[in-house]
Amino acid sequence: MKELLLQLNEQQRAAVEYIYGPMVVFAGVGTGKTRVITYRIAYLLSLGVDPYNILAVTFTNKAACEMKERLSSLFPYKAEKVWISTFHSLCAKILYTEAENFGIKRNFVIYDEEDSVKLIKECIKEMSIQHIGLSVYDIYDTICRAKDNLIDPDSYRINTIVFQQYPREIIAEIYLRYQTKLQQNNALDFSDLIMKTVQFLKDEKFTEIRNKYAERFKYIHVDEFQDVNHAQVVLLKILSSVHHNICVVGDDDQNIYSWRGSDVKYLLNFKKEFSTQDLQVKEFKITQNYRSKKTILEVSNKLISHNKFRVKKELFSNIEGDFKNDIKIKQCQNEYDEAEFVAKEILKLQQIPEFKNASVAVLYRTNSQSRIFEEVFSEYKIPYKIVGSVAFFERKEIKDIIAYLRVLVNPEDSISLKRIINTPHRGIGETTILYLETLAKENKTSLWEQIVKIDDTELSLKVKNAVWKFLSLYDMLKKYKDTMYPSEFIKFLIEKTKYIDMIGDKNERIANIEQLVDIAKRLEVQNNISTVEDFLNNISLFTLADTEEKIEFKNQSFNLKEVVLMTLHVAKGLEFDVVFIVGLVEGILPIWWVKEENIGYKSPIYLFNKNTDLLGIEEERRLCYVGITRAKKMLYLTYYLKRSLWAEEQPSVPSRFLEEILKESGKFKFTQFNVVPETEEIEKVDFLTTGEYVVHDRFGIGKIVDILKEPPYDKVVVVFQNGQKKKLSLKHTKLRKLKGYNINQ
DNA sequence: TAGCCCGGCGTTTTT
DNA sequence: CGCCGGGCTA
Repeated sequence: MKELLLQLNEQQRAAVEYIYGPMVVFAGVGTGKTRVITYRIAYLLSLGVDPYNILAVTFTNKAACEMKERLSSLFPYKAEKVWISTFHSLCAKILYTEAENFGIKRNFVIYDEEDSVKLIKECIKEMSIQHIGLSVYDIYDTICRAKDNLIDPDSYRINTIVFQQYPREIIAEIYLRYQTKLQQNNALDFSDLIMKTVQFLKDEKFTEIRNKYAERFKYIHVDEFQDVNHAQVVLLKILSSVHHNICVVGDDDQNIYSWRGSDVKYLLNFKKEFSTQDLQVKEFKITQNYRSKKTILEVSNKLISHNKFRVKKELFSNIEGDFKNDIKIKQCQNEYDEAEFVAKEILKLQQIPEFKNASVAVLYRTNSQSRIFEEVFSEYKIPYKIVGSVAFFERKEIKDIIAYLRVLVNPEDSISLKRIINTPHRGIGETTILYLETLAKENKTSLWEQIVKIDDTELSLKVKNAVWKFLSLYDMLKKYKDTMYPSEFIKFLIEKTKYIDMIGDKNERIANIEQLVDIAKRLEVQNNISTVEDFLNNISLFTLADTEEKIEFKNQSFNLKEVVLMTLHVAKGLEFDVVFIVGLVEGILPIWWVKEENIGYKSPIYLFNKNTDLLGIEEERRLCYVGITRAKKMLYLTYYLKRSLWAEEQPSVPSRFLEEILKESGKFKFTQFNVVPETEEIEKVDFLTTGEYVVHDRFGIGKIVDILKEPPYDKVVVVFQNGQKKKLSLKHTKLRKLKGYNINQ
């Protein structure tokens, strides 16, 4: 065990050896946060602590898997018995285990965003609301945020913190109906997993169950604590209520999930919140960065120092570097040009001995940016791997098959039922479903119940026939469901439902289904999954970051490891020798809707509109910071002067973050995009054509994409440099026509 | 019932 | 551009 501790520096060791009472480790970027947790667990095991009593919680499955692996290498046998999981799977597991005690059905399904949004749409339809001014997704987010803050529909209705311009009453009503519907469908959404678990464990009726878990978890660990939300904090308080032995690790500069309800205040106030009368929270700090060269760390420090709401740190690195070689900034003409530059640089890199086996990543703000890199990398025969991208489990054919499985397990799941009842076509159309739903409502039963009792309805014989056929198919599938492994059953199912015939020869979709079968097989072997129920439970919390799409090229003399493409969010927690951060332009990073004045955290937000509230420039800056600090040896920052948006091309300006990094440094010549302001007044829209440029006092240069002659005022639709699209009337807005624009070096 | 066409609209990040 | 929903027709 001595050896284990010798692998740590003094600051890390101090944290690892402190094993009694609540503690918080403020660990800057690259200082070995996860290392502290894994070594602490290993240390505990070496002291003879029963792995059964240890819990470690992370945010992503990826992080959980990595921790398991690292721990296994330190402590091969006992490590597997340590409970390491994400918040969501921890709660799902508790809910499955205690379902009977809690009085919920054990076969509940977990709805993802798409399912949930469908249910919300149903609620809105029922209420026959005309216009709320919020999209269904905004409403979904609002409800999720409420749940993250443990606010139920009633509390929501009466809370007064909500901004008055929003229809609070209406949202409360939607929320209430949505919860009822979830229950009728025997479903929980993501936020429910945490909220319900907390509600049950808090309930006086379940004191015994609460104590069972609180007694069990003698040592609790939480990674990336800056990303926790209120509900998660309450959960942790419950779980640590007996032993008060909780160790959390975090970095306020890396909080990039405030839009998901997380709040850095829980990290900063941890001492106050988790100290007890007898036990004061012990605070630790780790400041030595082992990951990046000095030069790269310096750049990241410069950037993050522009944030006002942060705890000042003194991070340092002992890895020598050379500014000119380590950090490169490149101006490109457009996105294609940028991707080509990245490709060429990667090919150059592998000629350099130092980078022969280097790991390389391309990081971007939005998933849609990956496409051009895929194209260009294929052209240049550069093998790559996309982490995340279009989520595998959100693809149509995958969701269809999962929906079949769900309905077989839980026929009350009407969202899944409606998804598959006429896929492929069986002659059970919309009107039939609508009719049956009305009946279900009248008789206070489920849609499924009405389908089973189809004989009692007044539907045409043709329709009844179609439904009978569907029911006999269902019975047959149900009969075979438990006779084979999930992977076999999926193959059986797509045959018998004629789903495979519907797909025909669309290779991509067939490949996807094959991949699903592979995943099932893998789970059967690795996780001992043998039933459809277990399979569903396992995959319902699989998400973006867990899916990887590998593209390889044969006959290649490519030395580097495959290049990794992913979003900045997914990149958190990872490191690479060489990092490209691309698309560093205003409107992308920072993304267009953040406002200068929104700098801090507004929380709890009980109702928000993504376009106007909550998100601020500081979180975008942190995101950029996370990206930069992934780099160990070399960092590329690229931007372009023009970008295409839908079919349009529009001018772009370099991100302010570039300027912040480079200002004062004098080490780079920074190019700016300037206007030669030769403008003229515009009297009428008639003098304008689409494609022309205009100047606005506040928004800057924009391109006219449309001219609308609609009473009472004519309007022009303008896309501005920061990406914002505005509909403006000349009556109210001062616009000047731009005679030409130039790019000044 | 199902498929087609048209118009409007949205650009995020993840469990 | 690409995806939705609505409306229309076979």
